[in-house]
Amino acid sequence: MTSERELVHEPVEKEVLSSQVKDRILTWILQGDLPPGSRLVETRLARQLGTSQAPIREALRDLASLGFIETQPYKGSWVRKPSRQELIDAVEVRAELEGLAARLAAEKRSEQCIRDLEELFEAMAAAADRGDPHEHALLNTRFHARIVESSGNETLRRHWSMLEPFGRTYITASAEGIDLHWLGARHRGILDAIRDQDTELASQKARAHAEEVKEMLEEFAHPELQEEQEPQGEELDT
Amino acid sequence: MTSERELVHEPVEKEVLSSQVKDRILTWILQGDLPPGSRLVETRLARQLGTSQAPIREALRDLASLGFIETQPYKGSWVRKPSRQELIDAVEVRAELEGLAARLAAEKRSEQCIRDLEELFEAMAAAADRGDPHEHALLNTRFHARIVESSGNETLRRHWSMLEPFGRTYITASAEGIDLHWLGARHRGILDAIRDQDTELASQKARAHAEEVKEMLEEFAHPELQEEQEPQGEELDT
DNA sequence: ACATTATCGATTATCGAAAATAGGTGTCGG
DNA sequence: CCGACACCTATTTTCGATAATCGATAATGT
Repeated sequence: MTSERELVHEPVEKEVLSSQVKDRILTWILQGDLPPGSRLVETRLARQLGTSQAPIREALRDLASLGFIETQPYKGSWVRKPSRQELIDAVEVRAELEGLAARLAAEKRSEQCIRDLEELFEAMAAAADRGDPHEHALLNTRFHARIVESSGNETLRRHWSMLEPFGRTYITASAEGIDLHWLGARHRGILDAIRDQDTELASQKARAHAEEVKEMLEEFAHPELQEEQEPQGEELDT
Repeated sequence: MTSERELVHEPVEKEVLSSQVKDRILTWILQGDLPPGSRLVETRLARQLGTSQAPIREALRDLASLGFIETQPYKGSWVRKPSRQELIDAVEVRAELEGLAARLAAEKRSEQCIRDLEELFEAMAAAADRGDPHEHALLNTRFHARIVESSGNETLRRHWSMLEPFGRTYITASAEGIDLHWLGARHRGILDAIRDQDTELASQKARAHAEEVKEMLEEFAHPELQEEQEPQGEELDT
């Protein structure tokens, strides 16, 4: 550790090419430049990004295993469009994982963790006060991520983070009509349970929280997610 | 629709090369031909299997995302050797997933599912009677897989099956000293709860079952899993 | 007109070789 | 003896080109 504060920028010259490509495409997907259903043609991406096909293929494989795109042999890759049912399934699984995470976190009860959660909680309240749903959603994610992290279970962390992007991409979008203060209060319960080292309560609160998200989803979910529309839509510049 | 009866056979020739390679390597790993720690050199594998490097790379990427091997840029891939802690972590997560699966299965309560489970249960009892731990372990896996399947939650199935191989590879090996009849009885409880559509009981029994496995693991686990031995060991013929 | 087969364009899957990288080995000066 | 440095080797990563496959459409036979 250096005693000096160290600036962290994205490495100007980054890592392996395929990894750069992956991040690039992922950004496009998350920003909506590549809407669900878009085809990802390897040769064209290679041309656009100035690489050969190989790194593109690797990047696509990675993204597929992360669940962002779907690939079929000899047919290609598309940005995945989770069906409504799939989103619900994912939240259902997430509920369990977050329940486990909260229980483990409560068992451990790290001071640092509680301080962080407290801080995030405050920041969320502030975001709610000034009606900033985007920031609120971001902090919300970090809140849950912090709990998962401090569970100390690496496997849990890996699986949770595989499920997380779905939430961020779709659910927060549909949750704009929600009372942010009410949502914040739910986090309070989880935080308190962890602080009190009440493992069962923590688990239960966390699960209940995720279940509520599921119910919200069943009610609000974007209607267009329900039908299975064909891959379409060109993207970006040629 | 033709009025004629049409025969359906499985596709004669197999899938893409990289997929065949993947299965091949996976078999080697699971059979112990490639013990944990073995290096996987792309060029050599390519030579051995008579392909170019490309399909090998793809296969290795797939296996990495499945958690069987580990890869570092410019350094290569090794068969992963889960630490004891990691195995415990995995079982912990699996416990939750199986709990969820049992609850969902109990909600649905498909007749077919119950018949299948009943059958598997009988087969396990038979295997226990004649003291066949290998067959017993196989059926055990299928029993749990059947529950997960009939939960109807595809996301759950995907994540569970990512965790399953760890159990098969390591836990069953260390569980040879266990009373198979006692183990079988535990499944009875889960099955009955599903049949009675007692969702909470099913969930709880399933979780408890997995927890027991965890405790077994903490007690019996192969000692050599604890230290972090360096990648070593050549494999197979040159 | 119908059903089946041949052909075409687009894209993926695979190949063989070249460039880049990590790790080791030996030399040199101190 | 020890560390810095250039060099060498094994291996990964990337490239450019070729072969295989798909979906659609045109051609063929009945």
